Amino acid sequence: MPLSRLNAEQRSAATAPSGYNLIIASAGTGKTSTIVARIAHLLNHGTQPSKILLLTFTNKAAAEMLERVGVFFDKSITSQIESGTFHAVSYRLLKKLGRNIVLKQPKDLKILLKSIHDRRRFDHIDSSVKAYSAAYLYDLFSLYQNSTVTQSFTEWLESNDSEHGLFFDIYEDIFEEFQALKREFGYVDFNDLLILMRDTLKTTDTLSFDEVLIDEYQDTNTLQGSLIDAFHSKSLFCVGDYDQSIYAFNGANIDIIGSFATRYPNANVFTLNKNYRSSHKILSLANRVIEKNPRLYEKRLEVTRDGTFEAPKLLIYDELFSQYQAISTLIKHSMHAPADIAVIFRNNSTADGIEATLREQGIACKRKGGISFFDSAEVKAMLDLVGVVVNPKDMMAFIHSFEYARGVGSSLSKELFDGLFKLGNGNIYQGFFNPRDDVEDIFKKRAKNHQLGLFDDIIDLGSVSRFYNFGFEELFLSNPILKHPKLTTDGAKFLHQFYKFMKHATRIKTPQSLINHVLSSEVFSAIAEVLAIKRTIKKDGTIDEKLKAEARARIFRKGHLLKDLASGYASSERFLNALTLGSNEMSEGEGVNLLSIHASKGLEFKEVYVIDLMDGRFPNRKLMQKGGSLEEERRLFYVATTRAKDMLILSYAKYDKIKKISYTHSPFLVEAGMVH
DNA sequence: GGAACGTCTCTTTTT
DNA sequence: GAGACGTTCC
Repeated sequence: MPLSRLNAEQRSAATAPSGYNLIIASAGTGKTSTIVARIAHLLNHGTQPSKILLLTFTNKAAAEMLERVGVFFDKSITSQIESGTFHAVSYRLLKKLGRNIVLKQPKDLKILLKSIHDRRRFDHIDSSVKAYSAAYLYDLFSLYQNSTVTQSFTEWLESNDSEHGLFFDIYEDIFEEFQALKREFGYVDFNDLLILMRDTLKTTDTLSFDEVLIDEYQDTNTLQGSLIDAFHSKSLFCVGDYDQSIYAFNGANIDIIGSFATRYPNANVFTLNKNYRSSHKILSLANRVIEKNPRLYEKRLEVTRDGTFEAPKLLIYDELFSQYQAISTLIKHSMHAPADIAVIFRNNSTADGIEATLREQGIACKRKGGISFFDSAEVKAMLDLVGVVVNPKDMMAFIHSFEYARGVGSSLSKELFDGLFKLGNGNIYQGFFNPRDDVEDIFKKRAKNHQLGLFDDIIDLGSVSRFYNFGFEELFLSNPILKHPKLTTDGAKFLHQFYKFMKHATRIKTPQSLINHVLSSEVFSAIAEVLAIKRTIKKDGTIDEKLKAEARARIFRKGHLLKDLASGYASSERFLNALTLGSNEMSEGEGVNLLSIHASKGLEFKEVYVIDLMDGRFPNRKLMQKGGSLEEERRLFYVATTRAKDMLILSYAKYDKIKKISYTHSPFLVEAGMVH
């Protein structure tokens, strides 16, 4: 049983009575083992597996924990445990309650917000500050949603940034329209998922858990905290370490862990002090730095590992790339297996440089969430085509698909969507195949409203006779959408291909056969053609047909890969949403791990390189001006260094020849005693 | 005049 | 690789 392997501290935490339990688990003190043992303890003492809820920071972490529980219990038991990220769990539970959800990536919703933002005018307001861009506003709103559950957006803005007071009415109006539009299209973003879950819990009592376990509790934000409370569980098992709280930018509130003992009645606080991960010298380096931060709970870390290990090293280089090259060479000659080695950095931009030099020297590496399979244009295009079928009012998926139509830009594709949307009473499929005939004003738009910065006008209709003699289907030719005056022949041809794709797609049940249908469709063939040309066109405009054919073949190969990935899913909707919830957790291939500090959370490696330790880049001074704190950056340094088990190598470069910037060492190196 | 399309700069961290 | 900006096209 997992309990027998625990030390006394861990065991008393894992066997704590039902109630509000907080476990302070410093880096490397075996918190995963403790959670695994806790679940085993609950199961042994009669808790129904379906009454256990395990919330983790990544779905992978949850899966690994359950796998470890699965060593001692049958899979039929562990599979009943509800587990995953806040978002994945919320999605699954909402689905169980019959909610229809179209989960969208923030990037997509930013574009949607931008289209609303673009129609607002700010220039009539006399202000010394410039209004926020749509993308920034989206992030700001997201931070607001994660940071408070009591204030309105304007109230929150007022307490954070009153300089923009003149724009608050417009911002508020933009989001009013944004939320209405999301409702109309059925879109839900990551935050909506949690808010929807929380509000649903208020009206239903069919979902209840005997114990909720929360990993990485220090990174819980106010919204997530309110969701935890909405479960009304009589027992909580929260595991975290305030020194590893690194998600303030996402509203993570260190007070949530700090005030645990006073917020919950009869709370118990356990502390795990024995470190099993790092060598003595690595640990004392990390501790020297983190001790500069205020202590929320007393901690006394004990080293348990015996043996002789190398002391942490600091390597200094003259130039950024010579640093990357030297580190790559060190890795090449390392005695450790590539999978046991990690290169960790503050900013993702570092990854490009180090990846290039590693490749140069023939060393395989993997990047979490990097430019992966799902980021490629062809995969996105396939998923967008699937998206329109799954949700025939998905404007974003429609617009993205039409990016590849010649003669159709962002504004025309939006108007085509609007037209079909109206013709089909809110359903593109109906708009294509069963359009209303009483619509005189399908292209008429919103009335003018200069007060809120809205401006729009009405356009005249074009003639359909433009499109005779192209072999279009009769029914298609009779569709009023072809009266759009801006529609060109190329545009109409693409629209026709899209129409034919849609015609046979809606009856297809499994995502696998739907992707098959995409691959054999004319639309996707046209999209693949555009992409293949774009990838093989030379500077003088000529195209090598052979190279183009190869590019096309690569695109379709990815299509078959996607088809295989979809095979495990019963519905296309679930497949799409699962990708949004967890696609960036899949990392391809084997090799040395390249990780941002945030992505390295919870992981450990024998040999760790923390690179680009220059003042300005780490701590990131730019961010600190925008509300980041030195304490948070210090916690990041602590997280990075405590990933190391046997070897820790720190490095920095004095000069960046591309950006022409000179650097000095990070102040954390001084605090660590590596620079005097 | 407006939209489509091409070129240039900048890049925090995540579900 | 995406967004801002400028150029070309209708």
